[in-house]
Amino acid sequence: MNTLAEENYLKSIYHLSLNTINVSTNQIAARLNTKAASVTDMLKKLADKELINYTRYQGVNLTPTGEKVAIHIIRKHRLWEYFLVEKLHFKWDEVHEMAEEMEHISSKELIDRLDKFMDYPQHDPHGDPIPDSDGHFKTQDMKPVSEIAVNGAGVISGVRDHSAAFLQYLEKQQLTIGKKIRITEIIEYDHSMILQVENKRTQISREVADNLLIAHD
Amino acid sequence: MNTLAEENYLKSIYHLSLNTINVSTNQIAARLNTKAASVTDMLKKLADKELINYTRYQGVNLTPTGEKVAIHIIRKHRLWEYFLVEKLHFKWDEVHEMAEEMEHISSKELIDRLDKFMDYPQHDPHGDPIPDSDGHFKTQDMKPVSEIAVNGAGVISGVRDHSAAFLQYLEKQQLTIGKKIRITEIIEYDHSMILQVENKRTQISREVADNLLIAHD
DNA sequence: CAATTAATTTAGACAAGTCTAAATTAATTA
DNA sequence: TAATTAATTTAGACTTGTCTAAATTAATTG
Repeated sequence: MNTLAEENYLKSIYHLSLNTINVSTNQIAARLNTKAASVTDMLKKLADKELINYTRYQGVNLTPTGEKVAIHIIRKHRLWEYFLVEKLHFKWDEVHEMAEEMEHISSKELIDRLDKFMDYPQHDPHGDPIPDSDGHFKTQDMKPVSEIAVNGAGVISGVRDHSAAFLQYLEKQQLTIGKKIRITEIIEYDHSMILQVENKRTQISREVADNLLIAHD
Repeated sequence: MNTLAEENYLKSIYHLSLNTINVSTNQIAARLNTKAASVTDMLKKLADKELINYTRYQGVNLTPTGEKVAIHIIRKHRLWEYFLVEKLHFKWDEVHEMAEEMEHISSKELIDRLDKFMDYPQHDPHGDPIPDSDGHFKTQDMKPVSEIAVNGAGVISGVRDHSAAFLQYLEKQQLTIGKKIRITEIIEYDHSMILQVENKRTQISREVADNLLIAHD
């Protein structure tokens, strides 16, 4: 079907497309830790296979087929992450690398059965939505905590930064998916925020607030 | 660590080594559906990495390190097969190809946790032993049904032929792992055998009897 | 709007793994 | 034991995915 390298390119293009209409060669190169020249070569290949729309110097976007493939890979990645956390009891900061390998296992039947085995989870351990067998998923309306005003409240529902370091920090502060929080105070000087998390108070920096997403109450 | 191609060579050499001391280039080529010339190239590479002992024209065998790597791949293969059958309810003839992909997932911690999750199974769905975390496993004493005399009995414990066609046939005849059988009669003409399987009688050809393994009662 | 700078592409090379065809070695047999 | 045959290896080529360095195009700015 598609090679491992092709799948990784499609996935990167998909993720980058969430922010910009046309994804640039350099953006892809940065995300994949590769060189722009290598990206150009691969873009030609993916365009030949009609998985992306590509015009020289203009950046790329996914064709409907390309998007379908990308979403299926993301479905696999998130279901395996869910499996690793819920069934094998890994922590949420430990599963990304393993899922990067597992997402390339090809059998669709396997992934559909895994989905059923876990009773069709809607979100992966980081709060990201898990596409269903047809590639459909609903995005919940989320905002970075940094955009909430004093006295605003909500439920922690996702993260922007998926790095182990950030996830470990959140875990330690008990700022995990599903927790209800309320903004108690915003320090004007550095925009750090004081939160009420259940019956505890925590102060978080602006950077943390930018990377932590909540759904409205 | 090792590439996918290297892992597949090591696994093949391991399996072929069960029958012969030194494995030949052609044997490996046949098993991997590749050409002898390609095998020679790879053998040099594996010898450089000290995973096999290789002398030109003399065939190869695994070094202790190579064997350890091979057994670990086999552990992964068999644990994933067990998972697919016991947890995802695939049939025993459906899991081989999927496990061929899954056995290359690298994390040892993952596989140790999977092992624990399934409560340390001793055998995969085809009766093959699953090595433990240290690579140890016990081989039970098994014989092809064709070597048993009239009135001999035992428990079906393994297969020599792992093809889907053979496994499907056995399933249909209810000749599955764990079933107790007794030889009722041997037809001299073609060496086919009549078996008592629980409260049914079944006749199997010599070829089937050769590929079906039982443990002594 | 011409000149500079930044982004992208092209050209040519390389490593891994494979192949075919030819050469070499080992094994078999007359 | 010499000749034939079978197995294996070598030589040279190809594909995939990558790289560096040079060339080209687009964007920015004086």
